[in-house]
Amino acid sequence: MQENEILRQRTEKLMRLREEEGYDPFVHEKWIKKHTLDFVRDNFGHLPEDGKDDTEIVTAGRLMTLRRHGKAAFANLADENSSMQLYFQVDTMGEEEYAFFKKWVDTGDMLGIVGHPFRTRRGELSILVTKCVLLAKALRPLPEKWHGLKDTETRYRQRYVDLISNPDVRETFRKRAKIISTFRRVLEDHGTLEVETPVLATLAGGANARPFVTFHNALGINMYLRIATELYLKRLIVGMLGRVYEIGKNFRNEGIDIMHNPEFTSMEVYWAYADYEDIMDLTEELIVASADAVGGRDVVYQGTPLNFHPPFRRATMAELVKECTGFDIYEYGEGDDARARQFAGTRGVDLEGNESRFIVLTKLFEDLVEDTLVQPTFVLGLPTEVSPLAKKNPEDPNFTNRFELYIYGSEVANAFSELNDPLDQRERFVDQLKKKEEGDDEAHVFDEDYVNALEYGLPPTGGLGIGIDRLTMFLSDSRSIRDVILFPTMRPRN
RNA sequence: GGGCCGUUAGCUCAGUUGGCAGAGCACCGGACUUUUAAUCCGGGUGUCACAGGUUCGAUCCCUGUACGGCCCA
Repeated sequence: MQENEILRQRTEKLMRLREEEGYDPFVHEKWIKKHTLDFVRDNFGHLPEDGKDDTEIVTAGRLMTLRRHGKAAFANLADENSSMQLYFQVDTMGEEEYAFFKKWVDTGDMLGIVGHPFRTRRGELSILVTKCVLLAKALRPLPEKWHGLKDTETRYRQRYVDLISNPDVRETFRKRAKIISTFRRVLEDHGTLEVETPVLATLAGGANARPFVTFHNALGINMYLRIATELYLKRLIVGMLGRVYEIGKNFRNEGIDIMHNPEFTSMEVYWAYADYEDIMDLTEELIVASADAVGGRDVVYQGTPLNFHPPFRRATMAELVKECTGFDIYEYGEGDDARARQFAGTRGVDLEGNESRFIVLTKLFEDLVEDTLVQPTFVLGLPTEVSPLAKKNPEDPNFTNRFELYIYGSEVANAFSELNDPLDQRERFVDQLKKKEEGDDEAHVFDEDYVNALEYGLPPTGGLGIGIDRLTMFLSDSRSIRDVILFPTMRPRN
């Protein structure tokens, strides 16, 4: 590796520090940080200009900037949540302590600081340093203090530098954590049990997606990373756990773009004895509570106001497609598939030529309606043909009691009254097999053991999956899914 | 998978109609006891992403590759 000049200088400086002073910054194991910078700000914000308090502050953080003035120096210390000016002065610190600071401390270093709160003549709340302990030395320089680190590739590959340099990024990930903890709180308030199901499994079901394949050496078999938690969670409802949820990673072997990362986090929840309407209320509750937790129900996403005040709009896919395109699925009966495809052709929708009218409806929705659903909208009544795990609507078995929630044109949640008829489920799986044979490599796998579970009796159950990453995007005004995933998937260098 | 754009110092970015590689910040040496994008004096620290080609000469033009970004499928 090509060493740059600054790294070389700093490494030499560390060596000299060890030799000349007998001081190794890396021997420290702990520092009793009694006060955060926020604590100082909250408790001594009242100090008048040039005013000082005798309270001894013991804090720590990273030295972000340094302005040396000979026998004094100003600096900025940053900790997890805040940053504050430090004032180093030879009179306060003593010759020896000040000389050490002056000679050995650089920006980027981790410091333990002892001092007193005071406000400068220019009015900035600061810490007058009495003691400065070098807790860890930085050998690499910080990114530029004014512009920060902007290069997206470096930001994603070296997220630690991004987090140091761009405090907003730390805030985004705090929001993400708050959303997840809000989910846990709401679900547990509703008596829902958190469970863990296999990530590594012999079948990847519960969604229409291609899985990652891996190999288990001892068993000598191919295994798959899960694409959804659905089928395991419903087995647990059969097993009488009543209400269960899981928050965890799913893996889908697909491309990477602004809305997709191969590894993403979902929350799936299943409630025995509930239907999809109950689940719609729960979805609204989860999302509104999350919005409340991170900044409120009036959200601005990429300049567009988003309204998270309930109730969210509820409309069927058939209604929305009719409204947007003029295609009325109810005017197309058995045997009208070709006529439906013809209609889609007039709207510029690309088709293979063998689609049913329900697939046509779905494609029209995806191509022409989705993008228009900017405000949170529940899209109800997806066709049975594209819903192999959802219960049919008894009044119109071509459609299911299912909904998806769209925000800013993206699917954020997917839910339904769970199909619990084992005979129907078997038929749906057979239908998916047929699709697979016809070349659909995202068709759902046949999971015999899942049917076996249903044969023991799954109570009427409502289930939901929410994409945590996407929800976090919308609630943190993040443009790309990679901005809400700490270490997004990247192609390795070299 | 297709199209477009990008890759120059640690960071943010200029630049060369093809002729010794630039700025600010950071960094190094010096001055400075209330600064805050501190200031002043001195110093450029670089495989111009990589590999070929064209050319007297390529960071620049051409081809390919890698990585990234955006748009489309």
